[in-house]
Amino acid sequence: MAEKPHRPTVKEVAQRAGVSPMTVSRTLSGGVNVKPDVQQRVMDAVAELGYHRNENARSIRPGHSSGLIGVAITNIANPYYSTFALGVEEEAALTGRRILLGNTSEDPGREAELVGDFLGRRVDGLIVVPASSTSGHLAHSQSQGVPVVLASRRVDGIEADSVVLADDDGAYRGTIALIDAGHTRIGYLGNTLSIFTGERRHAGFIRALEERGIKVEPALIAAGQQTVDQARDATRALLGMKNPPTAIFCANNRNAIGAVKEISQQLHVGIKTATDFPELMSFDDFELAELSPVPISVIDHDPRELGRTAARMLLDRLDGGDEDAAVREIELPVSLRMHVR
Amino acid sequence: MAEKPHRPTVKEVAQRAGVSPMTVSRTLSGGVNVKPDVQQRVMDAVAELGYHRNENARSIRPGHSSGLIGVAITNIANPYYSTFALGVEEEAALTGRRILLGNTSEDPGREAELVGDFLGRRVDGLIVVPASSTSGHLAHSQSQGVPVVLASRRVDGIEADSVVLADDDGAYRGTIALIDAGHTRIGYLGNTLSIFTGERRHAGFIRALEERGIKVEPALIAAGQQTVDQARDATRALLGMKNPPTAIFCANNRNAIGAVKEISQQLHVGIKTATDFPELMSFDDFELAELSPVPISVIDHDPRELGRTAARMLLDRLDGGDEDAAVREIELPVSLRMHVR
DNA sequence: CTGTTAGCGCGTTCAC
DNA sequence: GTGAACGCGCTAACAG
Repeated sequence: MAEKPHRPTVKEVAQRAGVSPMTVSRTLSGGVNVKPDVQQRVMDAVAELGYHRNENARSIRPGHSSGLIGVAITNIANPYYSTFALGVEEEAALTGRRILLGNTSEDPGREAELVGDFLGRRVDGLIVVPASSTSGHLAHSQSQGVPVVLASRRVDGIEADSVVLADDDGAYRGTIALIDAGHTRIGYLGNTLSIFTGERRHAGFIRALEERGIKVEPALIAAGQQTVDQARDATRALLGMKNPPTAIFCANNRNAIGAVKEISQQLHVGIKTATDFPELMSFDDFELAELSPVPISVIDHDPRELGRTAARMLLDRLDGGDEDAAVREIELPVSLRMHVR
Repeated sequence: MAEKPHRPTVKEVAQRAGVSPMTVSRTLSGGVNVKPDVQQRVMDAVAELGYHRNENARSIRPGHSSGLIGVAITNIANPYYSTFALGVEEEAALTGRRILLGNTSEDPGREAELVGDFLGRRVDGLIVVPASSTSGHLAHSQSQGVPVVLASRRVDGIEADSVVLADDDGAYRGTIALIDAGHTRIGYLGNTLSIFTGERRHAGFIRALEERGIKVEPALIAAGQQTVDQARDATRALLGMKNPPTAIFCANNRNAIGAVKEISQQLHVGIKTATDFPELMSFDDFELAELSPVPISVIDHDPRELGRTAARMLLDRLDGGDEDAAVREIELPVSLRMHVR
């Protein structure tokens, strides 16, 4: 039992084992050129003292890195991103690296702050779900040799590895499916077009309509909802139109859940039946989607895989040797699942 | 633009500003005893070079700490814990600290590994949702002066601050509510009793039954499901009994969601109607609970607040000065919400 | 096989 | 107001 709480150092271990600090260091790094019995004594001292090498001290030495990966996410509480984070963590752990997690709350200023802090902590690399359209802080990171991988969203003005979803393609196919099912008045719920995915999914949606000769009616388009409650409000507005849509395309899970909730609620208190409400298409699967009172289809994809891929891209650059390899831009496919049960 | 990517040091900034490293250091620490114009030159050099103080180097100096908090969670992908993590992150960020996040996957070995790694990185403190019943690694952390806060679950054999839910009380009240509603055959779905919350919620459930003189029927008790799929299987078994329960108490969101899914599915394919199925009581609220085909009540609580509280307890010990204060054990109240709509 | 020297980036201490 | 020296914990490089 340690008298006064404190973290032992190599010196103390060395003293206790009756050797020099160097021998301790060597033993801990595999034990080359250290006699077995000496190694044993060292290991005993390590165990008795509960010694852990000070990684911060190690990391300041030339050549050594911190083994830290900075991860900046817009909202960890969103199940989609928390699963993404899990994927990153798992993959990073495989190389013994740890993740430094920061929540940006979609705030570009906070993101820049976080990145600055991460750089100060000498992270090996950065994985960012960008909240901003500016990229100064990211380019800055790169200029110091700290690679950046963008996930889910890209940012203009920066050449960085990125892994995003097939937003346009998914939205297009989902919309076409609705049209093929006979819908011509299709509502749209999504987040603001200034966000990368918002813009792309909206584009895919529009492309499908135009390709099939369906006039785009601005009143049917609601873009800008970030939360479930905002999505409910927007849904209520759509449902309240004189000539409401017969289907609604939801560009993300927040908006789909808002739509499901609102429809469910109106169904509960009102006189209408389920068939009076629009059917739904959701970009993003979500738990209990199958409970929707109206038919719902999802454009599905795997956030964990997104995280794993982002981490692997970063690790490739760190460990793969080819740090100067060309920028890679990966687009993960999505799959359309009609009428989820 | 830096020629060869690299992280500038105080020396380079000093050289560029035409001063000594000390002056740079002083300027960055508030600028006492540095002439304003010199400070300006230093700040300019900092900006031009994109200099960030090396926190790892700073942290090895006596008196200084890493500003890192190690957070070990059993499953980040679980929305409950990811929201918890958000609470921790927010509170930590208020003191300029960052979180080092690790996923234990309910694996005690992994947890011990993570804690060891965190100690090596000289975290200021640890926030742990323990996966283990052993506590050697946690006691070890404390013995080195690194405080530990347990969240959601406690562990025997260790004196550490902890914040948990009123598991027993919540389960008791929820069960009483079911009994008051006329139920006498009440099923139980939960995770294994070897987990802290599993044990406590089960105890509250049993206590309510016994207090009301209802015989505990082992066949109605299913404890051990960790995933939604396992919960579905257990639900199916309960529903398939010759004399099935008229209500089911679900000890956590995974089990409640499994129950909802299974009932929903059977309702969809079968000939029975909703009233043929048991009503539900869920310890944990969850998104879209109100879509349950059978009446559902929830024992609600706030994971974000749990995270905030855990972080505050830790920060109090770190910054509050009273590091030797008595151990605090907080139990957060839960609220019963009947028939969620 | 083992120990000594030196230095990573930074900031306290002490001179000037 | 400013700078030089020293040492934090650790480990390559160089003795021995």
